[in-house]
Amino acid sequence: MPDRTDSNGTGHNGTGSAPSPRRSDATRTAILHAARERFAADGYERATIRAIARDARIDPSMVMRYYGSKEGLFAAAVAVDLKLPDLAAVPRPEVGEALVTHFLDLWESNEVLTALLRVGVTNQAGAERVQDIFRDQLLPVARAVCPDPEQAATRAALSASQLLGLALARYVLRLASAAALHRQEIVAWLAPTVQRYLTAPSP
Amino acid sequence: MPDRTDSNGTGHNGTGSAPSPRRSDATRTAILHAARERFAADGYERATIRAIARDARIDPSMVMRYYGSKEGLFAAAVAVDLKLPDLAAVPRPEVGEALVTHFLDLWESNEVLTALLRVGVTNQAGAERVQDIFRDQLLPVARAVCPDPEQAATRAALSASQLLGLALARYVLRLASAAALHRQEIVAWLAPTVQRYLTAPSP
DNA sequence: AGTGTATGCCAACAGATGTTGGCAATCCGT
DNA sequence: ACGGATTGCCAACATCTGTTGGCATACACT
Repeated sequence: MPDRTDSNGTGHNGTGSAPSPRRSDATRTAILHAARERFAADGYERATIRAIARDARIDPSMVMRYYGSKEGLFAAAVAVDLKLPDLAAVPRPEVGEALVTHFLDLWESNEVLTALLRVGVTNQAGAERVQDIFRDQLLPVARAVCPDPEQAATRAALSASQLLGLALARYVLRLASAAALHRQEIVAWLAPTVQRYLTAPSP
Repeated sequence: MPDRTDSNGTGHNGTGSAPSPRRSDATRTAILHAARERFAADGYERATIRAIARDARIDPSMVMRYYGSKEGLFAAAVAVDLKLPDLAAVPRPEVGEALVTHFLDLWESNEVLTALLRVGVTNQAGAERVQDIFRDQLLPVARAVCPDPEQAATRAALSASQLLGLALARYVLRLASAAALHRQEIVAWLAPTVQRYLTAPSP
């Protein structure tokens, strides 16, 4: 593998502090932005490098130079931090609501999650990325709030199923009845569910 | 549009009773079977007609002759009847459990739903098919069991989000923690959720 | 037996896709 | 002002895609 995002080049930069801004950074972020939009709208296969490059107003070959391959571009485009709140610091009876509102904010502020879900469903690498995020970001939060840490995986999976399911119906499949829900409605219905999945005793 | 599944041909058959089995019916069903498998495993774009034909041990051009186009094949492959039970005939406090168990049976007996979800996420026609099924099959059931029929759409959407979400996590994304759940566990956790979405008073 | 039709395969097309290599223009440190 | 590296575009490639038309075989019916 021949060193894909190769070379910062500019010799010295001995201080190691600033990551030495490249002149092409504007192009790089334009590509990432366009890639997220296209992956979110079309999924992996139909989001072509040519279309992404057209959106970013550059040549397709630039995408290859800066991200090595389509897979590399995807990996860079969906490197996502859920920024989950520390539920241990939230009053126990409010963790459900906290999680639901946080997820709604995430989905609506950022099309990265739409891209990730659309791709994760039909692409192996995408699915693995979703699995990573679940394991590294949601699971620890569940562990911190579950009565029995041994059940954290189960309870995190249940919570994820409800949160992902809502996002799927509302933002991806766009079922009319799911898209029509008001935000407060969603919170009012889903918060108790997630609350129960995370903190109620096993049924 | 030149009459795709064209001609039964064999002149008479005046009785109108038996749908006149064609000699190619074996091929047709072999194609459908392979198509469901491929769509379920790969999604719309990566499930190529050539691969489907190879699985069915026939020539790709046969697929075109019998189903007109790739879209036509997909439409035929995911014509699905959820066979939802009549919830009005189920004791009111058990409708949640009845729905959850029914959906688990559906997902595990038939890869059609996996195919439908995989395709629905990245393909417009697929998403519309999911919307149709929601509207024509799940919504009426909700209408029959909701306290206020006017909220049927909301409650059906919430139920769908939970049921689809579980299927997504377990059968499509294959999150380890979701795939590891035992059937009784799923029922025990999800049935009260769906029960509440369908029958509880608005929060 | 003979004829029309259904079935199946082969070969080919046009278009799109990821990816590569080379060449001009521009920047930056000396 | 010079030289090397960076940035960008163009043209091309090999491959794969859905789709089409033609041709041989096997069938069904008279």
